[in-house]
Amino acid sequence: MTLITQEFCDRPVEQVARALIGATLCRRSREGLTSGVIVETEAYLPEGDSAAHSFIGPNRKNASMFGPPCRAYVYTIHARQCVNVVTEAQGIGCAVLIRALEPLGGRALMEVRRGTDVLRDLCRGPARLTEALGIGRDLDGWPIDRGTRLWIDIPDDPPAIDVTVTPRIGVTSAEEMPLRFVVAGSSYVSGTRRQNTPIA
DNA sequence: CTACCGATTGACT
DNA sequence: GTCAATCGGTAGA
Repeated sequence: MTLITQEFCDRPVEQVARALIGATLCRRSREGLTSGVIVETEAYLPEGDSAAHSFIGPNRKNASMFGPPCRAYVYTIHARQCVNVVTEAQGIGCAVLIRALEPLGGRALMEVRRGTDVLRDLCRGPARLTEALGIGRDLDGWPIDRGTRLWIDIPDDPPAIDVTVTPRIGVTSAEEMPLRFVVAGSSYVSGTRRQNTPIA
């Protein structure tokens, strides 16, 4: 495993979203180390994507989306947190939303944070995984290529993974573009059977 | 200051 | 499958 790099993130956002499948998201806090394998992502485009938080232009909330690539963009929704990886060059304004993990390390701590011992429910959903890993707004803008607090490891020899591409979940304000990437058949991804079926 | 709403979740039929 | 709770951020008066 090798730390993610700025070069990795400074590519078209759909490409990065696909490439992040199979990578490991890691979080070290005072309470301990927690981690999981990324099994579901969504791309939010820089232009013409009315569902992207960057669509209305830079403001205080989405500022890190317009910052350098390879940093975290953490936002609040429905009193919960979601985490993204900022992609492409600084000033562009696009990111990859991490939507689900297969739990890896620190399972006991994740169970306490989530209030359940059901493995499948620990990290299945964008706000669930941030709760399980203890990711808050304090990590908004954090560089994820340094291996401290919050980072991503990329496998050196990525195994071939069968990835299904579908429309994004919960997006109402944009066309249903195929921008969601899930590990085919994984039980750790969010969404219904139908939502995880490739578009015909 | 109040009003509104969402890249969601969990409880329920 | 349906539906409402949730609350911080933002817009507007």
